[in-house]
Amino acid sequence: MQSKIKLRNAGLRPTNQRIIIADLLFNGSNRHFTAENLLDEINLSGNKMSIATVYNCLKKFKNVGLINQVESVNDTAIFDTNMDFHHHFLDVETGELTDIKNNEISLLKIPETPEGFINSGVDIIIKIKKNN
Amino acid sequence: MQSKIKLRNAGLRPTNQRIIIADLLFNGSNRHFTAENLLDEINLSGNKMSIATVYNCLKKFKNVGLINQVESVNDTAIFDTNMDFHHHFLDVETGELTDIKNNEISLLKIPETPEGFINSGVDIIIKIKKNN
DNA sequence: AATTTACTTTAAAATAGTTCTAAACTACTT
DNA sequence: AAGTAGTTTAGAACTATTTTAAAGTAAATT
Repeated sequence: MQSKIKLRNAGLRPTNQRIIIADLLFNGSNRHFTAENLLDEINLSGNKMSIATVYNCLKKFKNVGLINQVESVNDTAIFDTNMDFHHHFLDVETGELTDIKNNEISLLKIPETPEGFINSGVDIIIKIKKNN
Repeated sequence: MQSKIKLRNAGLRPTNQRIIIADLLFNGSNRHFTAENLLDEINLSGNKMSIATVYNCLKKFKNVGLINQVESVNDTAIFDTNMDFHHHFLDVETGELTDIKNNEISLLKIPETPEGFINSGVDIIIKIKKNN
Protein backbone atom coordinates (compact mmCIF):
# COMPACT_ATOMS: atom_id res chain seq x y z
CA MET A 1 0.00 0.00 0.00
CA GLN A 2 2.17 2.82 -1.29
CA SER A 3 -0.72 5.29 -1.46
CA LYS A 4 -0.19 5.92 2.22
CA ILE A 5 3.42 6.90 1.61
CA LYS A 6 2.51 8.97 -1.40
CA LEU A 7 -0.02 10.93 0.64
CA ARG A 8 2.38 11.47 3.48
CA ASN A 9 5.07 12.66 1.09
CA ALA A 10 2.60 15.14 -0.31
CA GLY A 11 1.97 16.43 3.20
CA LEU A 12 -1.52 14.98 3.49
CA ARG A 13 -2.79 12.94 6.38
CA PRO A 14 -3.43 9.48 4.95
CA THR A 15 -7.03 8.92 5.93
CA ASN A 16 -9.01 5.88 4.81
CA GLN A 17 -10.93 7.90 2.28
CA ARG A 18 -7.85 9.46 0.74
CA ILE A 19 -6.20 6.09 0.49
CA ILE A 20 -9.22 4.61 -1.28
CA ILE A 21 -9.17 7.45 -3.80
CA ALA A 22 -5.40 7.39 -4.27
CA ASP A 23 -5.53 3.63 -4.87
CA LEU A 24 -8.06 4.17 -7.63
CA LEU A 25 -6.34 7.15 -9.23
CA PHE A 26 -2.68 6.29 -9.10
CA ASN A 27 -2.62 2.81 -10.49
CA GLY A 28 -0.32 3.47 -13.41
CA SER A 29 -2.47 4.83 -16.19
CA ASN A 30 -3.61 8.39 -16.53
CA ARG A 31 -7.20 9.48 -16.70
CA HIS A 32 -9.70 12.28 -16.87
CA PHE A 33 -12.61 12.18 -14.48
CA THR A 34 -15.25 14.20 -12.66
CA ALA A 35 -16.12 14.04 -8.98
CA GLU A 36 -19.25 12.03 -9.80
CA ASN A 37 -17.34 9.60 -12.03
CA LEU A 38 -14.97 8.95 -9.21
CA LEU A 39 -17.73 8.44 -6.64
CA ASP A 40 -19.30 5.83 -8.92
CA GLU A 41 -16.00 4.05 -9.11
CA ILE A 42 -15.58 4.21 -5.36
CA ASN A 43 -19.00 2.66 -4.94
CA LEU A 44 -18.25 -0.04 -7.50
CA SER A 45 -15.07 -0.89 -5.63
CA GLY A 46 -17.24 -1.70 -2.61
CA ASN A 47 -16.43 1.44 -0.67
CA LYS A 48 -18.70 4.25 0.46
CA MET A 49 -18.04 7.92 0.79
CA SER A 50 -19.87 11.24 0.84
CA ILE A 51 -19.71 13.30 -2.33
CA ALA A 52 -18.48 16.19 -0.15
CA THR A 53 -15.50 14.07 0.82
CA VAL A 54 -14.73 13.38 -2.81
CA TYR A 55 -14.74 17.10 -3.55
CA ASN A 56 -12.66 17.89 -0.46
CA CYS A 57 -10.18 15.24 -1.35
CA LEU A 58 -9.82 16.28 -4.98
CA LYS A 59 -9.28 19.87 -3.90
CA LYS A 60 -6.51 18.80 -1.53
CA PHE A 61 -4.91 16.53 -4.12
CA LYS A 62 -4.95 19.42 -6.53
CA ASN A 63 -3.44 21.85 -4.05
CA VAL A 64 -0.51 19.56 -3.31
CA GLY A 65 0.05 18.78 -6.98
CA LEU A 66 -1.11 15.18 -7.12
CA ILE A 67 -3.69 15.94 -9.78
CA ASN A 68 -4.60 18.75 -12.16
CA GLN A 69 -7.89 20.36 -12.91
CA VAL A 70 -8.38 20.88 -16.61
CA GLU A 71 -9.19 24.41 -17.76
CA SER A 72 -12.35 23.34 -19.08
CA VAL A 73 -15.20 23.10 -21.12
CA ASN A 74 -18.45 22.19 -19.50
CA ASP A 75 -20.23 23.08 -16.37
CA THR A 76 -18.48 20.13 -14.74
CA ALA A 77 -14.98 20.17 -13.30
CA ILE A 78 -12.68 17.66 -14.98
CA PHE A 79 -9.62 16.38 -13.20
CA ASP A 80 -6.54 14.78 -14.70
CA THR A 81 -3.95 12.49 -13.16
CA ASN A 82 -1.45 13.33 -15.88
CA MET A 83 0.93 15.82 -14.27
CA ASP A 84 3.27 16.07 -17.25
CA PHE A 85 3.01 19.28 -19.19
CA HIS A 86 0.53 18.41 -21.92
CA HIS A 87 -2.53 19.54 -23.84
CA HIS A 88 -5.88 18.15 -24.96
CA PHE A 89 -8.14 17.20 -27.77
CA LEU A 90 -11.72 18.00 -26.82
CA ASP A 91 -14.61 16.22 -28.47
CA VAL A 92 -17.02 19.14 -28.57
CA GLU A 93 -20.00 16.84 -28.86
CA THR A 94 -19.32 14.58 -25.90
CA GLY A 95 -16.94 16.67 -23.81
CA GLU A 96 -14.41 13.85 -23.85
CA LEU A 97 -10.75 14.82 -23.46
CA THR A 98 -7.72 13.04 -24.89
CA ASP A 99 -4.15 13.91 -24.01
CA ILE A 100 -1.75 15.52 -26.46
CA LYS A 101 1.81 14.94 -25.34
CA ASN A 102 3.94 18.03 -25.09
CA ASN A 103 6.30 16.81 -27.82
CA GLU A 104 3.42 16.43 -30.29
CA ILE A 105 2.69 20.14 -30.33
CA SER A 106 4.69 23.31 -30.27
CA LEU A 107 4.24 27.04 -30.32
CA LEU A 108 6.35 29.10 -32.69
CA LYS A 109 5.39 32.56 -31.60
CA ILE A 110 3.92 33.66 -28.33
CA PRO A 111 2.84 37.18 -27.36
CA GLU A 112 4.57 39.12 -24.64
CA THR A 113 3.16 38.64 -21.20
CA PRO A 114 1.32 41.82 -20.20
CA GLU A 115 3.22 44.31 -18.04
CA GLY A 116 3.07 43.44 -14.36
CA PHE A 117 2.10 39.82 -14.95
CA ILE A 118 3.99 36.56 -15.13
CA ASN A 119 3.19 33.67 -17.38
CA SER A 120 1.79 30.78 -15.39
CA GLY A 121 1.18 28.19 -18.09
CA VAL A 122 -0.31 27.59 -21.48
CA ASP A 123 -3.30 25.41 -22.27
CA ILE A 124 -3.98 24.36 -25.81
CA ILE A 125 -7.29 22.74 -26.64
CA ILE A 126 -7.84 21.28 -30.08
CA LYS A 127 -11.55 20.92 -30.59
CA ILE A 128 -12.62 17.96 -32.67
CA LYS A 129 -15.86 16.37 -33.69
CA LYS A 130 -16.99 13.11 -35.25
CA ASN A 131 -16.55 13.25 -38.97
CA ASN A 132 -20.23 12.59 -39.65
CA MET B 1 -31.07 51.44 -35.29
CA GLN B 2 -29.11 48.95 -37.34
CA SER B 3 -29.43 46.24 -34.68
CA LYS B 4 -32.81 45.41 -36.14
CA ILE B 5 -31.26 44.77 -39.53
CA LYS B 6 -28.37 42.86 -38.06
CA LEU B 7 -30.79 40.57 -36.25
CA ARG B 8 -32.93 40.03 -39.29
CA ASN B 9 -29.86 39.23 -41.40
CA ALA B 10 -28.87 36.67 -38.83
CA GLY B 11 -32.28 35.08 -39.16
CA LEU B 12 -33.54 36.18 -35.76
CA ARG B 13 -36.82 37.89 -35.11
CA PRO B 14 -35.91 41.38 -33.92
CA THR B 15 -37.75 41.56 -30.63
CA ASN B 16 -37.41 44.50 -28.25
CA GLN B 17 -35.26 42.49 -25.88
CA ARG B 18 -32.88 41.32 -28.60
CA ILE B 19 -32.53 44.84 -29.91
CA ILE B 20 -31.69 46.17 -26.46
CA ILE B 21 -29.00 43.53 -26.08
CA ALA B 22 -27.65 43.95 -29.60
CA ASP B 23 -27.43 47.71 -29.08
CA LEU B 24 -25.32 47.14 -25.99
CA LEU B 25 -23.10 44.44 -27.45
CA PHE B 26 -22.41 45.59 -30.97
CA ASN B 27 -21.34 49.14 -30.44
CA GLY B 28 -17.92 48.87 -32.00
CA SER B 29 -15.64 47.54 -29.32
CA ASN B 30 -15.26 43.93 -28.35
CA ARG B 31 -15.85 42.56 -24.92
CA HIS B 32 -16.06 39.58 -22.65
CA PHE B 33 -19.08 39.26 -20.41
CA THR B 34 -21.31 36.92 -18.44
CA ALA B 35 -25.10 36.76 -18.51
CA GLU B 36 -25.25 38.55 -15.15
CA ASN B 37 -22.83 41.29 -16.28
CA LEU B 38 -25.04 41.94 -19.22
CA LEU B 39 -28.23 42.03 -17.16
CA ASP B 40 -26.64 44.65 -14.90
CA GLU B 41 -25.81 46.72 -17.93
CA ILE B 42 -29.32 46.33 -19.28
CA ASN B 43 -30.70 47.56 -15.97
CA LEU B 44 -28.27 50.47 -15.90
CA SER B 45 -29.40 51.44 -19.38
CA GLY B 46 -32.90 51.86 -17.97
CA ASN B 47 -34.30 48.66 -19.44
CA LYS B 48 -35.70 45.60 -17.69
CA MET B 49 -35.53 41.99 -18.65
CA SER B 50 -35.72 38.55 -17.10
CA ILE B 51 -32.43 36.73 -16.64
CA ALA B 52 -33.97 33.80 -18.53
CA THR B 53 -34.40 36.09 -21.52
CA VAL B 54 -30.76 37.10 -21.33
CA TYR B 55 -29.73 33.45 -21.39
CA ASN B 56 -32.14 32.63 -24.22
CA CYS B 57 -30.92 35.55 -26.22
CA LEU B 58 -27.24 34.78 -25.74
CA LYS B 59 -27.82 31.19 -26.77
CA LYS B 60 -29.54 32.33 -29.96
CA PHE B 61 -26.84 34.89 -30.70
CA LYS B 62 -24.27 32.18 -30.28
CA ASN B 63 -26.11 29.72 -32.51
CA VAL B 64 -26.32 32.20 -35.37
CA GLY B 65 -22.70 33.28 -34.95
CA LEU B 66 -23.16 36.77 -33.56
CA ILE B 67 -21.14 35.97 -30.46
CA ASN B 68 -18.81 33.26 -29.18
CA GLN B 69 -18.76 31.43 -25.91
CA VAL B 70 -15.23 31.13 -24.56
CA GLU B 71 -14.01 27.63 -23.73
CA SER B 72 -13.63 28.51 -20.26
CA VAL B 73 -12.39 28.66 -16.97
CA ASN B 74 -14.83 29.16 -14.19
CA ASP B 75 -18.21 27.91 -13.31
CA THR B 76 -19.60 30.90 -15.21
CA ALA B 77 -20.12 31.07 -18.95
CA ILE B 78 -18.15 33.85 -20.59
CA PHE B 79 -19.24 35.27 -23.91
CA ASP B 80 -17.19 37.21 -26.41
CA THR B 81 -18.24 39.60 -29.14
CA ASN B 82 -14.93 39.16 -30.94
CA MET B 83 -15.69 36.77 -33.79
CA ASP B 84 -12.22 36.91 -35.33
CA PHE B 85 -10.13 33.84 -34.81
CA HIS B 86 -8.16 34.67 -31.68
CA HIS B 87 -6.95 33.43 -28.31
CA HIS B 88 -6.81 34.60 -24.70
CA PHE B 89 -4.72 35.55 -21.76
CA LEU B 90 -6.43 34.38 -18.60
CA ASP B 91 -5.70 36.03 -15.28
CA VAL B 92 -5.94 32.94 -13.10
CA GLU B 93 -6.56 35.01 -10.00
CA THR B 94 -9.45 37.10 -11.25
CA GLY B 95 -10.71 35.08 -14.20
CA GLU B 96 -10.30 38.09 -16.47
CA LEU B 97 -9.72 37.39 -20.16
CA THR B 98 -7.76 39.52 -22.62
CA ASP B 99 -7.65 38.90 -26.34
CA ILE B 100 -4.57 37.67 -28.16
CA LYS B 101 -4.83 38.47 -31.84
CA ASN B 102 -4.28 35.55 -34.16
CA ASN B 103 -1.19 37.15 -35.67
CA GLU B 104 0.47 37.43 -32.27
CA ILE B 105 0.66 33.70 -31.78
CA SER B 106 1.36 30.70 -33.94
CA LEU B 107 1.61 26.97 -33.73
CA LEU B 108 4.59 25.24 -35.27
CA LYS B 109 3.59 21.65 -34.87
CA ILE B 110 0.15 20.23 -34.34
CA PRO B 111 -0.75 16.58 -33.79
CA GLU B 112 -2.80 14.62 -36.26
CA THR B 113 -6.51 14.77 -35.73
CA PRO B 114 -7.65 11.37 -34.41
CA GLU B 115 -9.07 8.93 -36.96
CA GLY B 116 -12.73 9.55 -37.66
CA PHE B 117 -12.71 13.10 -36.35
CA ILE B 118 -12.36 16.51 -37.89
CA ASN B 119 -10.61 19.48 -36.37
CA SER B 120 -13.11 22.10 -35.33
CA GLY B 121 -10.87 24.79 -33.92
CA VAL B 122 -7.99 25.48 -31.57
CA ASP B 123 -8.17 27.45 -28.34
CA ILE B 124 -4.99 28.65 -26.72
CA ILE B 125 -5.15 30.04 -23.22
CA ILE B 126 -2.07 31.67 -21.74
CA LYS B 127 -2.50 31.76 -18.01
CA ILE B 128 -1.01 34.75 -16.27
CA LYS B 129 -0.92 36.15 -12.79
CA LYS B 130 -0.01 39.40 -11.12
CA ASN B 131 3.69 39.57 -10.55
CA ASN B 132 2.85 40.38 -6.95
C1' DA C 1 -57.25 45.87 -40.62
C1' DA C 2 -58.43 41.55 -38.19
C1' DT C 3 -57.24 36.88 -37.31
C1' DT C 4 -54.23 33.26 -36.94
C1' DT C 5 -49.94 31.13 -36.14
C1' DA C 6 -45.51 30.58 -34.51
C1' DC C 7 -42.10 32.37 -31.84
C1' DT C 8 -40.68 34.89 -27.57
C1' DT C 9 -40.76 36.53 -22.92
C1' DT C 10 -41.50 35.93 -18.18
C1' DA C 11 -41.62 34.60 -13.17
C1' DA C 12 -41.14 30.94 -10.78
C1' DA C 13 -39.84 26.24 -10.17
C1' DA C 14 -36.48 22.82 -11.15
C1' DT C 15 -31.93 21.04 -11.82
C1' DA C 16 -26.89 20.33 -11.59
C1' DG C 17 -22.65 21.00 -9.66
C1' DT C 18 -20.36 22.44 -5.79
C1' DT C 19 -19.51 24.41 -1.15
C1' DC C 20 -20.76 25.13 3.61
C1' DT C 21 -22.14 23.83 8.37
C1' DA C 22 -21.58 21.84 12.51
C1' DA C 23 -21.50 17.58 14.84
C1' DA C 24 -19.17 13.15 15.05
C1' DC C 25 -14.97 10.91 14.10
C1' DT C 26 -9.97 9.73 13.59
C1' DA C 27 -4.96 10.36 13.00
C1' DC C 28 -1.28 12.08 15.24
C1' DT C 29 1.13 14.29 19.35
C1' DT C 30 1.97 14.56 24.05
C1' DA D 1 -4.32 7.41 27.67
C1' DA D 2 -5.74 12.00 26.79
C1' DG D 3 -5.72 16.02 24.09
C1' DT D 4 -5.88 18.55 19.75
C1' DA D 5 -6.16 19.46 15.22
C1' DG D 6 -7.53 17.91 11.00
C1' DT D 7 -11.25 15.09 8.49
C1' DT D 8 -15.65 13.15 7.26
C1' DT D 9 -20.47 13.36 6.85
C1' DA D 10 -25.46 14.27 5.78
C1' DG D 11 -27.92 17.62 4.72
C1' DA D 12 -28.69 22.43 3.91
C1' DA D 13 -27.32 26.18 1.14
C1' DC D 14 -25.76 28.32 -2.89
C1' DT D 15 -24.79 29.56 -7.83
C1' DA D 16 -25.38 29.22 -12.55
C1' DT D 17 -28.41 27.73 -15.81
C1' DT D 18 -32.56 25.50 -17.89
C1' DT D 19 -37.37 24.33 -17.92
C1' DT D 20 -42.29 25.18 -17.55
C1' DA D 21 -46.37 26.95 -18.95
C1' DA D 22 -48.95 30.97 -19.38
C1' DA D 23 -49.16 35.54 -21.37
C1' DG D 24 -47.38 38.48 -24.92
C1' DT D 25 -45.81 39.90 -29.60
C1' DA D 26 -44.08 39.74 -34.48
C1' DA D 27 -45.12 38.14 -38.79
C1' DA D 28 -48.12 35.71 -42.11
C1' DT D 29 -52.67 35.08 -43.84
C1' DT D 30 -56.99 36.43 -44.65
